[in-house]
Amino acid sequence: MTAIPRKLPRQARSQATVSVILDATAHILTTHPPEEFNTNVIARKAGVSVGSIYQYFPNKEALLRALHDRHSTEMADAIELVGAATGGADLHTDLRRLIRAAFAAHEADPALHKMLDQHVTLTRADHPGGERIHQMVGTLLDRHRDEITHGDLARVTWMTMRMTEALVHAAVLDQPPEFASPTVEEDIVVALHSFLTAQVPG
Amino acid sequence: MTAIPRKLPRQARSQATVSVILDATAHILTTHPPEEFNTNVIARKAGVSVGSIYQYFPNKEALLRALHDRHSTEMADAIELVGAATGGADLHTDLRRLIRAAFAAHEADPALHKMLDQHVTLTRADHPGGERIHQMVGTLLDRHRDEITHGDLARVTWMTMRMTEALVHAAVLDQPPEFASPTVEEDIVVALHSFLTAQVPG
Amino acid sequence: MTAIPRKLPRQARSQATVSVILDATAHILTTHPPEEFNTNVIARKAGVSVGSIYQYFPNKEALLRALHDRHSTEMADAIELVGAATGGADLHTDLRRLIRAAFAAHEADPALHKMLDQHVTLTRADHPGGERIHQMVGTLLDRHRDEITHGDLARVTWMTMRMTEALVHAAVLDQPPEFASPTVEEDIVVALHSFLTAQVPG
Amino acid sequence: MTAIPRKLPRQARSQATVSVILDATAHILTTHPPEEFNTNVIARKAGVSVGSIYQYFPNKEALLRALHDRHSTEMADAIELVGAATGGADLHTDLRRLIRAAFAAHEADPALHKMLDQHVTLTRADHPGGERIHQMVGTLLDRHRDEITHGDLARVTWMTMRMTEALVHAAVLDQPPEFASPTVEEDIVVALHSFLTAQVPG
DNA sequence: TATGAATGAGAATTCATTCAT
DNA sequence: GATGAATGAATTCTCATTCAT
Repeated sequence: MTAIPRKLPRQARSQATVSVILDATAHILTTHPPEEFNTNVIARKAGVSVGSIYQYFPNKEALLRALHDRHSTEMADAIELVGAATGGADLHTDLRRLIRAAFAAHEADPALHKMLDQHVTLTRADHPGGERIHQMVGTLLDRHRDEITHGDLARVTWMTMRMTEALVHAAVLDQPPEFASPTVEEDIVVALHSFLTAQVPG
Repeated sequence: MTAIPRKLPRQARSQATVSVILDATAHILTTHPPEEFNTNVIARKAGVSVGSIYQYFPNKEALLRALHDRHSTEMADAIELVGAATGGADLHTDLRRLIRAAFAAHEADPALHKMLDQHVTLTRADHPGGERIHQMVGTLLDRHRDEITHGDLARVTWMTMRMTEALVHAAVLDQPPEFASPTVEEDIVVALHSFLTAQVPG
Repeated sequence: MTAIPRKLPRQARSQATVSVILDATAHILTTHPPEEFNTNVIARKAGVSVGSIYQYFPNKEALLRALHDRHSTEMADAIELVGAATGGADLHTDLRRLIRAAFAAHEADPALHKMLDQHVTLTRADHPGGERIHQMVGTLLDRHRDEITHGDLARVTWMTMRMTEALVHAAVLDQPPEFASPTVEEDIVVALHSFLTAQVPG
Repeated sequence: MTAIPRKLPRQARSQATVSVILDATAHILTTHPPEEFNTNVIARKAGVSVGSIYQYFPNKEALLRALHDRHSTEMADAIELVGAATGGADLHTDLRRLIRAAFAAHEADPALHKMLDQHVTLTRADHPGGERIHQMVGTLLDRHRDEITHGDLARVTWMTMRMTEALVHAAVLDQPPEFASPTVEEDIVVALHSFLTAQVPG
């Protein structure tokens, strides 16, 4: 009777606890003043003891890093889901999909995104989602390499990422009056498209 | 005839102390690990007592905000100095000046800029430099309004600001291998120019 | 049959800590110069860490208030124990019991009583003992209402409380040479008795 | 020309400064929260520099003591003014005058009286007013020594002082509902009178 | 004398982390 | 594994007092 391996349930329970802890961390981080962002408050919110946090995370920073990883993975998933990587269309359409995907990813939990940006300083290679997104954008642009004016594709990819991130991020999070409009997405698409296909003057 | 103007000793001394404190704050913020960013360390570095910090700043956050204000003012000054606002040239030249100015402003103290970005969250209206820069960019674009495709100048100004900030910031601070090149500035100028003068496809 | 009742270890431990902290607070308050009345000294004396104080008391003032509550409860207990409330005797005897009880209560820890008086300002309704004592005195006087000249029993109760407190307090704490005598208690009893049964002159 | 002694004006000015400082001290003490009772706030309120406070008072405690002295002198003056010491009347009238005087003295600045009570721990010999008042009460009672039952006049004087202080103090400062009545003064007079002339039972 | 900037010891309070149960 | 009481180093901030001007 003891032949049934009890491993999975145990791990499943661990995973549930980890998840509950990360949920609480995200919640406190986004809805409470910064001085309440501490392990005791997180534990209380999660319904576990402080000790349990340290069972799964060596320290507070690891907790934040884990949350960041989870979030960036979710963002990459969201982008994939919208089909930004599937291709087959013309450049403008592909860019439209990309921007749509970027908005979708940011809209999932904008406040959390903002806080993680502030608290975690990582290069893209440090977290799973970052690298995946970079790959996807690279692939997308590569499919249209002949339309793209600039010769250095790596640099163009990087600039595209930065512009996309900056504009979408700002549109979703800063909510300036100038941007409260349904055409924002298209404006950003145009910006990227014209940049990619620019005829350098003179 | 003892014409040496004896500057008000009171204000001069106070100002010197404030200045020394802000310098020390910037120094600790940029060259020390975050756990050393505390008022005692700042005071020691500044060569004053902790009490003096609290004579001029109600709390630690105010210190950071004051530093942010000083820095953003210096950035606006740097941009003005480069002559981004003087105009008289064609759009491409004006944009080149603007980007040159943005690089100059970021290069003055890139590390400080990065840390302040991370620690102080303010809208542009909340700090002196932010509004001034926004005005300058708005004026610059307004001079070329007939060349600019997009009808909404306010939104274009805002997008230009965000793109400039994102790209220059990234180029100076993240230093990715793709960007370690002398042509970065020109690439950004082209990106902006083509965006501003884009012929929206059908 | 291991009948030893294992008291809830959680509450028992907490209660012990709280108790130890209050004991130390009382000790420092009464035997050390006022500048040593601070949380670090209290913690050291209590044999716990400062953190433990703040686990149970939100701030220093709360610590003082808790001590006041404990002390006033002990005083009310002492008065009850002496049987001031049991009654059955004539007014003079009842008053004698009351004064005896008041002396007993003050003599338990006169120095602490003095310091708490000085540091905590509370109305009788704000602390547990105050209200109980007031009730007991009221009940005592009510039993002899026909002997008491003054019509307003509430006011008489209040005056009795104030006079008792003032005279006993002074006799125990100020220790003036005029009072270093075994007849003090009886003098106070007479004072109260004659006041209560005064024949107001024309 | 320099023969005219400049001493008086100088001293007069000093006295004025001292007075202004004590006024400010009293004001802060009575109308501000305790954490604002500090020398810097007092100096600002007084319109002088902190340095000036230390010109006239060696430390903060001396400031408080000086205020206490001034206040107790004013109280003694008030009592004298009401004529409690003039005598010539019967015991009841004299007591009525005394209580009237005590009320007048307390009503001058009840809040200050309360705070000084809490902050300054002195015996009556330590401050000018205390001794004077004790003398006056002693003299008053001595005039009626043949009516007073208790043999030990020193003790009776002391008890009278304590009872008066406690009851008047409470009536003026604690303002309990039981005491909000115009007959309080007379009630206290009766209490004292009956105590002084008590026929000790059996 | 008066000023008020500067001092700095010291106090209250926090919170990441540990560990006995 | 889970708990949560206990820890204590570290941090922010205060304020009586000094002293150069």
